[in-house]
Amino acid sequence: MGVLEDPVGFRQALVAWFQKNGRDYPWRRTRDPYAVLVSEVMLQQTQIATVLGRGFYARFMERFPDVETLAAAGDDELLKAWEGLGYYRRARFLREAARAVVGRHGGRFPEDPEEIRALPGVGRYTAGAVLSFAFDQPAAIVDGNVARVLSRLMDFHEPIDGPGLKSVWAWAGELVDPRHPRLFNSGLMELGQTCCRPGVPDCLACPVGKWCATREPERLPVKAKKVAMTEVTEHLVFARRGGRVLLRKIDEGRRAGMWRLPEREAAADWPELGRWKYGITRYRVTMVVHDPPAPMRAAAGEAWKRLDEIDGLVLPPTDRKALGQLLECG
DNA sequence: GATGCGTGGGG
DNA sequence: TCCCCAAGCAT
Repeated sequence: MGVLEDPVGFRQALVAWFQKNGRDYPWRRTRDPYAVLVSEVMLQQTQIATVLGRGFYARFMERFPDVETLAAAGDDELLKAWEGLGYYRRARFLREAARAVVGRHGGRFPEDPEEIRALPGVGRYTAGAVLSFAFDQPAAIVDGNVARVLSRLMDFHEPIDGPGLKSVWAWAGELVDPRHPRLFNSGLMELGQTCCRPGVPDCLACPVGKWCATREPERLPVKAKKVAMTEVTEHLVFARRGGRVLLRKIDEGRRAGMWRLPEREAAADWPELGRWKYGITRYRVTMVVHDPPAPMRAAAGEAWKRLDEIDGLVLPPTDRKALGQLLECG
């Protein structure tokens, strides 16, 4: 039987399974919409193991326990709390959202779908997540997990990273349990993490297998896009002077506010101290660090930083790693 | 609708 | 080593 012919049975099975098997995350213990929003924004394109295991969520909530605190946060402390999580503009949007709640809604988190959706950094998924997880309203959600689960359930072979995503949203809207939206949506995501994993799923353990239409789950979901990677090399310098290291504060773009080893075009010809690779969006970057042959002079935006200051600065993980190794060596 | 935005874990 | 991709959003 298809799931659309028996949504009630499907909901009951999924909710019952989730109540028994659902994992205990901090954001599942709270009904505070702010706490839910923080978790959802952190989890955008970011694995639970990172957010939870490396302590980002707990630290952030301790530092910024409510919208007022976050609304008042400064750039440096905000970015420092986000260091290592990536997609740094999420942090700025989150603070903007907190400011909107304080300013536009008098400090009371909105419950209206349109008003939630209008918060900075809140898209269709995140709005549905806050509505269902915090307020237990029957809003649909579609993230990577749900898209995969529903593609398989419906044996849907259109790419989910194109117009086909509309169908997935429509199914998510039809299926969401009007009686237990929070448990249902949580169950759908939990299912995607555990049984209905990417690649080869564990169909034997699936609580809703009797409603699943596909016979080739390992081929679903279909994705169309493939991004071409561009190779890039950047030449940075490791300059020391009296126990200090020359760093540059980035003033614009994706890493605005972060400190890096300074870049010099001429450095390509200087002796090499080491190289590290990292990926950033569609770029595959080789970061080459050089030893300046002559004393360096701080250019605009650059400063000599004491070693004990560097821990408190915000650095991209690659720069921090490289700097750590360079300081160890010499 | 396509593109830009991070990072780390796992196959 | 390399590739994939993970609780998306804004422009």
